Amino acid sequence: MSDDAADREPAMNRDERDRRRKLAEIEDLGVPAWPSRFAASHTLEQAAETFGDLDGPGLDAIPEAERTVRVGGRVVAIRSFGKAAFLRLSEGPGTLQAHVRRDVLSERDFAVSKALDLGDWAGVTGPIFRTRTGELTVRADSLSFLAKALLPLPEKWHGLTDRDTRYRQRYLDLLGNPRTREVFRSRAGMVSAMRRFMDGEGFLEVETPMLQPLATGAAARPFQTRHRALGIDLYLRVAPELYLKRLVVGGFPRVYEINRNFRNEGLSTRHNPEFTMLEFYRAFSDCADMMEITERLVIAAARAVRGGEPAVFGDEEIRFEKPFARVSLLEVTGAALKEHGVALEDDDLRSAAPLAEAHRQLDLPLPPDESAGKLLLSLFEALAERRLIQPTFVTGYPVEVSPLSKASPDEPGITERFELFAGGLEIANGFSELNDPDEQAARFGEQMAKRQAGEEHAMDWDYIEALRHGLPPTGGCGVGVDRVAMLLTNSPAIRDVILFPHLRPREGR
RNA sequence: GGGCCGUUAGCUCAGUUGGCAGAGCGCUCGCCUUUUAAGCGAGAUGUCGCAGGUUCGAAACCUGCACGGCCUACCA
Repeated sequence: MSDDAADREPAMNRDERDRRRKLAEIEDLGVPAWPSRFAASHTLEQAAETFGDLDGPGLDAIPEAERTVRVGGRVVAIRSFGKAAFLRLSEGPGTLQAHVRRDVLSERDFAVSKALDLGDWAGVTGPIFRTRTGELTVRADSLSFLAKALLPLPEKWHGLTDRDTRYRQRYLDLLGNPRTREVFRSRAGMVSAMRRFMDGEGFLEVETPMLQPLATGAAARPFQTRHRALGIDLYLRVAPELYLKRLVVGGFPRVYEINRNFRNEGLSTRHNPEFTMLEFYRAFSDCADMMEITERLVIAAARAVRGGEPAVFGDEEIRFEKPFARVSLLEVTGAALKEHGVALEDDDLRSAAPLAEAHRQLDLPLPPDESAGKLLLSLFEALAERRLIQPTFVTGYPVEVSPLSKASPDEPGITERFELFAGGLEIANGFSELNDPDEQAARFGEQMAKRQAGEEHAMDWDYIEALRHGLPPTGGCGVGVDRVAMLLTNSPAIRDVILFPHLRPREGR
């Protein structure tokens, strides 16, 4: 892509020329084309609420001065009768109709109304009344031009359907599709409910570095950048985990962070390179405590969006109700294997050779690291994960796939860790935090020894030093906020719950 | 990476057997002072994704490419 192509202004089409001509008409009338402010008395929603209970005679009985409003919005429909017109104004969740009349408006204001295009911003002042058909309407005694839309709105019946445009020009999607607005209002309500929940549980909201000298806390490929003044490479964080636990060492026993993580990996319906994670840590807690609080958190989030109703997700109905199902990785994977005609005893599910053989039988690619734990997890992800529709805690994760989790005192090779699934999506991951600095250093060492090309694993000595100062018994959990939002808004793709998802850059623009 | 589908007016989309490039919305002009996808009349839409090829003739058929979508694969 050349700079020329990137910098070139898009060619002006006929629509824009027409609209610029009407803008000039408005300026010729002496009306400011781009005024700074508009002192509205009500939002459109407030105006509709305030007067919505009154019928026509009821409104007429009120003196005009007491039902006069000053409201602004985007003009989304114009029905003109020559010497009068109806303008539908839209702003945020509100919408209201205005009636402009030649015998009511000043000559100049009426001329401005004739020069309006769909998409322009305008304000009107006048009394509220009901039309013959009963619609709540403002009689425009004066009209204020607020801003010009030089480009047309998307088509009004079908709305904007092209996926690419919906993601790249999200404002058009929001403008034309009420459903899109609803998804993002729901998401905001959900995040807000999550914060209220954490605050109510006595957690302190904190912010930890996005730019980290080592990309720690998860085994994902990081984005790399450069700090010029310090002369060092930095990574966008793949997880906040190790910083949050440093805060527990520092005497904040309950901390949480809702923020972005960045992973330099493929895009899919379930993956965006930057995604939002809620992570929380609580001292004197273990894996079981984390399952209990995660369950309540997710139910609170679901209630905020769905009320008491089950979440509809594709063909499924997901019930976020206590108690969530609990299964072990071993049993759920074993059962899934059996259904695929591969019967393995529990001992086989703990041994690399039979698990690798199962991959061959089912024609599944082997993971690069062929430890028993990794192979078991690979089978789980291939066969079992997608079938976990109702909220289900999976427990019993092997040590070799859980480098930050405390090992179980009872079951050798198993950690005190869970993942929560719903709608076939992984939505949370929590565990008893490994707080023995020597064991943590040993685990990091094993990870480094097994790292694959392109992966970044490094010994975080600074974190080990923090552990050496004493991390109390602590439970932690990370919740995939985007994925929970997908489930609660019936969105099949993560792009549908991220306002500006990452896409391949458009050529020649 | 693989498979399938798509790309035609600003938007949403038709386009039959290869024979003048179409509809609705939006736009322009005219009429219309209570409409609700307002209505009536008239009008203009365009690099049919790009490049080749076949053909008297290609939006359509063939080849290649680009871009996008879905599925799949990869991915803690």
